Amino acid sequence: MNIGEAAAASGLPAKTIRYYEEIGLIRPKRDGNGYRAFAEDDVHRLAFLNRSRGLGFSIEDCRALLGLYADDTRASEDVKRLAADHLTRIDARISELQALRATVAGLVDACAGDGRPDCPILEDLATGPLCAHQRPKPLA
Amino acid sequence: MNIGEAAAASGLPAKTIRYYEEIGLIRPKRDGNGYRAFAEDDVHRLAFLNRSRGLGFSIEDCRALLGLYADDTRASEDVKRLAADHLTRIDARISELQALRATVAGLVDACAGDGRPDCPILEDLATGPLCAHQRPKPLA
DNA sequence: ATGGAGGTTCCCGTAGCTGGAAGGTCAAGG
DNA sequence: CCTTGACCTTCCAGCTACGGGAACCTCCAT
Repeated sequence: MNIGEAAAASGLPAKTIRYYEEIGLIRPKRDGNGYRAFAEDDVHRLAFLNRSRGLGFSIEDCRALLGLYADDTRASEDVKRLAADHLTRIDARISELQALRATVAGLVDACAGDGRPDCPILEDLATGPLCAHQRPKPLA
Repeated sequence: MNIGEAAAASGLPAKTIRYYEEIGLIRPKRDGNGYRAFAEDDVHRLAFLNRSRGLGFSIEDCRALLGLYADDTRASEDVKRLAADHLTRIDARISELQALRATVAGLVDACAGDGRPDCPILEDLATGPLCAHQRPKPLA
């Protein structure tokens, strides 16, 4: 199976598959012509990666998850801890965004949004309180 | 005023200030020795940037906001639209994360988290449904 | 004179890919 | 047999918004 078929079967773009090989998440063999030859097991790992990335796990989390998956002497405790930590980070991020949302929504509500230049949003940005340098992470 | 004082006055790290100059958000003059010389207005713009970034606006949003701020013939409508779009993106992100959270929480709850290898989390990752390649953005 | 606390530029690294260039390979059609 | 087009390959650049650190310069106080 070459990369195009593996992409179709796993749901991942070919570019992503090459990247995953580069960082050592999969090790497909090669045909004589240099083409990658994906075995069923490779495709299975790719689908596993597609799903774990889809749940928001980081690449390093995924690496650990693949390791646990391959180890049949694993303790489910280890898997659960990894997922629970992930959940904690998601919750932290949601809280951060909700706080942001409240502030921005307040400003939007306060602005008339008409043709005149007076704007409480700009006034707040220009004169509001300075907090320590601490950014919300980018949205995308 | 040199960069250290400007940093203290605006709440931004010196590194960030240099970066903002590089991408054209500020244009401080230079002293004879090559040191940046920040005027009150520069510091004001920096504080403005600190606050707008703190509300999660992107750099390009901040550039636009600074432009609107400097233009006293602006319509508050334009400012409001920018902020409202930002709010929309925040809400979209929150929804995305809440959906993620629900799924991950379900898996965490289902896992015994003991010393045995059986784990519904791994089972789901290994055999769950494949969705189109569409990632949640990284958390950080 | 000297030491240290500032300042300067420049380049690399971050996460996780995506896009594109330059080129090799394969199967089908003329 | 040759060509066309769809594949495949590698490599390099770029994305966000900076932070770390090197190598070097400048100022001020002792």
